[in-house]
Amino acid sequence: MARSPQQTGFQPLDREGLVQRVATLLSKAIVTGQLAPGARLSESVVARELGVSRAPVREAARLLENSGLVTYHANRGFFVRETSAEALNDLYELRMVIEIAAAQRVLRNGLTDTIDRLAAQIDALHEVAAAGADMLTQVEADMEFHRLLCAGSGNPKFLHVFDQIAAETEFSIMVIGRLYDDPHKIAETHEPIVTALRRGDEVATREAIRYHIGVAQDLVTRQFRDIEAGTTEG
Amino acid sequence: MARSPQQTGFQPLDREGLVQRVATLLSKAIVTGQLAPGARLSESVVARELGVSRAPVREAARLLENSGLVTYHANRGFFVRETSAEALNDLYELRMVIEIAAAQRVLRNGLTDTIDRLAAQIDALHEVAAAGADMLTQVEADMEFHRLLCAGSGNPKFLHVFDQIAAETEFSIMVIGRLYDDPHKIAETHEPIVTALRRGDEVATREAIRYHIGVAQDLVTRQFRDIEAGTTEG
DNA sequence: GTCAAGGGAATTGTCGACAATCGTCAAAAC
DNA sequence: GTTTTGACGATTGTCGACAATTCCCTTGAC
Repeated sequence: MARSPQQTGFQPLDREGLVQRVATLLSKAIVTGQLAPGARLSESVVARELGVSRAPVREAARLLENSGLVTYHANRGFFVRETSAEALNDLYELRMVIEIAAAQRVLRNGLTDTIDRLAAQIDALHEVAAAGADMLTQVEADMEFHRLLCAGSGNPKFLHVFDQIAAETEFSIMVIGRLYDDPHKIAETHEPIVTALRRGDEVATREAIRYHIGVAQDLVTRQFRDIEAGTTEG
Repeated sequence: MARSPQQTGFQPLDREGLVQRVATLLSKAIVTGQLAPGARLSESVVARELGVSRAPVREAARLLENSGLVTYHANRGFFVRETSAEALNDLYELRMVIEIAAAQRVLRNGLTDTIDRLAAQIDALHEVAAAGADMLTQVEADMEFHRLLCAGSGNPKFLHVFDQIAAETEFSIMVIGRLYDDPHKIAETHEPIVTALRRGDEVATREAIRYHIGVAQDLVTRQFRDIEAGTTEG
């Protein structure tokens, strides 16, 4: 890498706006369950607690609305979205569609570096598992794999769709509490996808993704149905 | 239809917020080319012209950002998005993926009323063509067909994705100026899709959609490439 | 006891103003 | 002549306040 004449070695310091910070904060709070589904997200309360004005909070909430984490009712404000087993099922169906399309594109355009990056991310998943990281970290590493697939597809629109549903997906996994007992299992279940991609086998890749996401879909919706049943009778 | 006890016959008057009105206004302005691609979308200017405060304008702009009509640069404001032939190609690729998935879902869940609605929309397309409506009206009727497909898929997420890219798609068609010389052609090109759906033939449906969108993709990207070439040398 | 109407508290919708930031351009230094 | 620096104008970022709306609870009628 060529360095510019006056190289200081400084990292660009955190210049992301207030809105972005509030958005990620709220996002984390919702995903981790700190904010219960259906709870009101009062602009004034959040603003007061964070020591900022209502304007950035409002904007952040609008951002979260697009991520599907929050719903907005006119003149009534923002509420943490309540999900249902059916909604989660739909979500995973969309994921399948997008990720299969992304993988197909990777193959057809011979984007081998994308496959390399995916393989590297599986290693990262193993490392996270070995380090005994907490649930959120594991889930985020998992999501990163799928994000890399969409990002590496060469079609930015695919990534855009993925990013929009990423938060909700993360949320769904966190709600369940866990996917597999053995954290290394998470890493292993990704391997068939990369293997199929390496072979350049479109059909096998499609089926690998369909299976991988399908398993998660089953686990999530089933466990969520149990939770639904539990809360209704309680 | 059952009517409630006190039926007045009144239509609910326009209670959609200021934000929504500003958003649709700006959206139309961009789609119709009234606002040139790359143009700055100054909050203060828009606010002053519309006689409102900057707050609703800002919120509306954020909404348009998600529709892909506008890009936002931190501390620099909003700009009308400049599209490229490649971006349009990616857009239509995403449309294919989503709409094929939607149609597949319609067939697998036996949603026959969706198919009926699609057939009805083709009639509507013929009517619009016969009435010699203007370009925008035709395009909107065309879009409505595809929207119905996604809406009738039973998976709200598909519709959500479609709505997000709908504005950009409309924009792409308006940029070209026209798709077919004969407006009835637009209606006719949709018929194979409904026919295949009626037959319950998954493969034929997929191919019909792929062909239909593919033709539009070709036309749009090719014509846009011409425009690009024209503007660069001009 | 049920239901409709009314009042009040809380929340959102919108606004105008000030502070922070960015782009530009001219002036100065080399 | 080129580059850096500084200041200016314009625009966005954030704020606090007021108006409009909604929700809840009370009150009253039947």
